[in-house]
Order: sequence, then structure tokens, then C-alpha cells
Amino acid sequence: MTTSVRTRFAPSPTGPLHIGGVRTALYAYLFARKHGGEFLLRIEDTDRKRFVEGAEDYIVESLKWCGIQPDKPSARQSDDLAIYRREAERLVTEGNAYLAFDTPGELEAVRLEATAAGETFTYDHSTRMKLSNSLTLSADEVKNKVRSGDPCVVRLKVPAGQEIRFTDLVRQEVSVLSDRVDDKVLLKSDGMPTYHLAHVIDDHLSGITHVIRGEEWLPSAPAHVLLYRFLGWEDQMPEFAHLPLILKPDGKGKLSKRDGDRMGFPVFPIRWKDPQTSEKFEGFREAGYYPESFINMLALLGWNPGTDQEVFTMEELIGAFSVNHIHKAPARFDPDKARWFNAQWLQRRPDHDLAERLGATLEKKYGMDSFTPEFILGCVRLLKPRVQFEYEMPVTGSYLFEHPVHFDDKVLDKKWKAGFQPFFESLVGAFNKTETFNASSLEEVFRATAESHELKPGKVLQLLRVLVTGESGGVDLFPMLELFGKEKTLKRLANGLAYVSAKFVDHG
RNA sequence: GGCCCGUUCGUCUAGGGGUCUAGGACAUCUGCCUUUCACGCAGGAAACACGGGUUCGAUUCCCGUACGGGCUACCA
Repeated sequence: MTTSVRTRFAPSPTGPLHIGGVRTALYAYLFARKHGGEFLLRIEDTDRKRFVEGAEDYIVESLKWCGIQPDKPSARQSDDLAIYRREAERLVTEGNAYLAFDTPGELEAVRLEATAAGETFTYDHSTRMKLSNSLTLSADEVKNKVRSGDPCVVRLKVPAGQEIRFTDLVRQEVSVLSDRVDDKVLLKSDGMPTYHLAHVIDDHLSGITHVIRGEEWLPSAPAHVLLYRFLGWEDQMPEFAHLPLILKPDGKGKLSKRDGDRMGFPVFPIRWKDPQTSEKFEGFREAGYYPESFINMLALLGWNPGTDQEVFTMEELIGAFSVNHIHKAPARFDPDKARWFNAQWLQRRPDHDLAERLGATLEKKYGMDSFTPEFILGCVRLLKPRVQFEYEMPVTGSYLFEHPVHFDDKVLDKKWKAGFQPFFESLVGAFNKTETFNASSLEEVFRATAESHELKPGKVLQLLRVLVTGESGGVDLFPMLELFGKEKTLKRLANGLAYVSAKFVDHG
């Protein structure tokens, strides 16, 4: 029987998810879906000290916004601590782990000493026999310490001189000598398991077939292999895929929340407010990104489909995803490209969909029924190709919604010539007589009127725009006039002309 | 420091012993279109980190060096 694929995303609730974490979740999700398997969410809440209120909800909500839906309710490691203790005990009983009584203070002292001597202290096969643990203490001493409640941890007894091998889906064969694996703490003195113990047990018990996680876990992966072996599960050990990190756009190092602040882009999927400091961070959602473009951008950061396609729906990503197209080197996050992806998705959005939201925004700003749905839809069509985010539409297109009070004097001073006044007056008359008030006939009328005044259309075209909108640039001129309709166009034109004749009163 | 992992245009990347005059995308520049801005179209500039091998031949394989990153906690 073939085991079906099951992956998981296992964040700890210590703060907001950043884009590296989201990408890890995304790849795990895509991989599972691609193979018709399941994707699970597990909250790794075994660190009581670093627990942050609200982080779990944040993680769930972020994934939801991204469209990454787990197939089962999320599991929480703190829900079943007995099982970790039981397995830790078993490891001790079977001689693959041991009790260690060294206090943090004592270990710190040993470390300091080693550093002073120019060495690095590691709790491993080479040092454990000099320390205070169930390997060095007599059985009675150990029993007494345990009975009197001396704090102790359980450590993995890493055998010396063994070669540990495993296959990484991204990095192929990985082989490590056990001598450089330290005796990792499995169970902390507060009775909580560490990540190492807990995730191995949980992954095994929940039938995880592929562990997809960040590269920061690569160095401890050999210890995890050892754990599977000692626990007797090596033949069912999941496969590993260690993903490269995401680096900051400039300079060096991995992306952090400070970079976003510093350079003006989000690093979190959705808004995060730190419960301790009350610091607020904007997310991609608040910055106006569609979840589709966010996901699209993230998917292509460290992975490629092997084709030239760049715009992908989630379904398309699932179809195209493959671990052997994951890049080994870390990727740098590029805010420019992120914006480009959003623009791509915005262009693909149906007009009526955009119009609906633009309408809501306009309603808030200008009141109910200020504009007809047809007018708003027309604005969307004109505005759409020139924006990357929806929120830009009412801003860059404000002249569509407000009668101009300010006019671009720079253009007027430069281009307005004596004698243009009569031309524009004729134009008003001609527009007024135009039966079919549409872009093409308006343009025709405009050109004909210009010619009859012996003017090159180009000389006065931008002036027409300034008179109507106050702006030097903007959406396509004649389609815009068509959208305004005759009444509004003539009104705006008269308004603009009034401004100009007052402005140039001295030189006619 | 030690141990791991990595290194193709500014960025994301394709490719992988001869087809590489190294391909695409973002950004950038030029031109076309246009009154403008944007879109679009056409074009330009732009990369195999370095040094040794192996080979008839290396960007591609191996080894070093440099650089970058990760790990080095009773954090995940």
C-alpha cells in the first residue's frame, strides 16, 4: 500500500509569522496538494517563556488570508505532554538518553571557561563523562536527586563515531559524523519537551511523510534521524526538505521586521500588534496586496516552474509545484517585483469587482449616490491599466470625481497662447452640437475645430485636459469626456475657461 | 572560533561538460505609440565569485580560497 503524502507546518506561537514562514507553509501545502495528500497545522507551544498572546490566532488568520487551509483542526503540542515524557523515559530506559543535573549556571560557567581557553564547549560524547548526569553519578545518587526533586533534563546520548546519513529533497545526500552532533536536551527541567523530541514524536504519530522546513534545521537534522532510530521508527521516517532562507532586499542577512519599517514594505502577511510593546506592523494585506499576488510572489521566491510562466493561481501552483525545482541558495526579497505581481493580479480582476470597491470608497468620501454605477465602472476601465493597487484609483484619479479648483499653471503658462480663447469657445459650441457624445466623434470634432482655427491639434490638446481636469496628465482624454457626458464636460470646460480668462486677463 | 549549507545579470531565476554569441522576468535605459502619465510594442546595457585541477573541451565535475547565510540554548 502506498502511504499518501502528509505534510505539516509547525510554527511556534512566539510572534507574527513572517514571509519566510508563510513560504514554508505554502511549499508544504503545495507539496501535499500536488500529491493528493493532506496538509496539517501544528502549534509548537512547548516554550512557555517565549509564548506570545495572540500569536496562534495570528498564524491561523494569516494562513486563512493566504488561502492555505489545513485539512484538520490545528494540533497543539501542549495538549498532550504525557506522551513526550513517556517516550523520553523509554529512551532513558533503553540507554539512548540520560538524565542530566547540570544547572544552567554550571553549564554557563563551563562554557565561559572553555571560551577563555579558546575552545567551544559542547555537551557531547567528549564532555558528558565529566559532567553531572546519570552516566557519571551512581544509581543511588541519581535516585536520590530525582526523589528530592533536583531539576534535571533528559539528554540524547549521541553515539560517537557513527556516520548519519539521510536524503534531503533539496540537497540530495547529507552525511554527518555523529561526533559533531551534541547531546541535545529532549525534555526540559520544567517537564516540557524540546522541539527536537516533540516534533519527531508528533510527526511520527500524525503520519507525516515529508518534513518541509527552513534551512535553520539542517544542522540538527542528524539528531532527529538518531531519534527516529532510537524510538524504533526509522523505517517510517519522513523525508526531509530544507528550504533556503529569505534575505533582506539590500545588504546582508535574513529579512527581519525592522527591514520592513526601514524600507517601507511589509514583512508580515497581515497586521500585527505586539501585545507587549503595543508596536504595530502593517501586513501585506493592509498594504493593499491581494492574497493571490502575495502567494504568487512568495511561491516564485526560491522555486520556479521550469517554464516562463510567472503568474499563477493557487491551483496552477499546485499543478506545477515540484521540490526539485527549489533553489538551494537563499533568495532576496524584492519589493518591486512584489508590486509587479500585484499589478498583474489587478489587471486580471473583473472590472465590476473593482468598481464595487471603488464605489464603496467613493461613497465614504463623497456621500451616497454621488456617482452612478456606470460612471464608476467607466472610471475603473480608464484607471485600471495605470495602477498597481486598488487604493491608487481614487487617489490618482481624483480629478474624475472632483471638479477642479486648482489648475496646472506650469502647463498653462507654457502652452497657453493669445488667441486660444476663441478656439476653445468654438470647441464648446461644437461639443454642444455633438449628437453622439462619444470618444471618437469628440476627437473628430476637436481636430476639425482646431484645423478651422489653423491650429495643430497637439498645440491645444493638453490644454483641453488641463481645462477639464486641472491636471497635466491622466487617463485617456476623449474616453474620459465621453464618460463625463456632455453636460459635465461643458460645465468643466466653462469652469476651466473662466479660470484661464481671469488668469490671462492682461494679455487676452 | 568550530560545524554545516550555499555562490549565474542590481534582484528573482533558466541551463548544465561542446548547441552559451549564457535564456526569461522585475528594475533600469532608448525608441515607437501618445498632449501627458500608464499600458503595450521594439531594442539596449547588464551575470557564470576567484585560483587550481580532471578533460580534446568547463559556467557546468573535483579541490581549495573568498564571500554570504545558518547552526553552535533547558528557543523554535
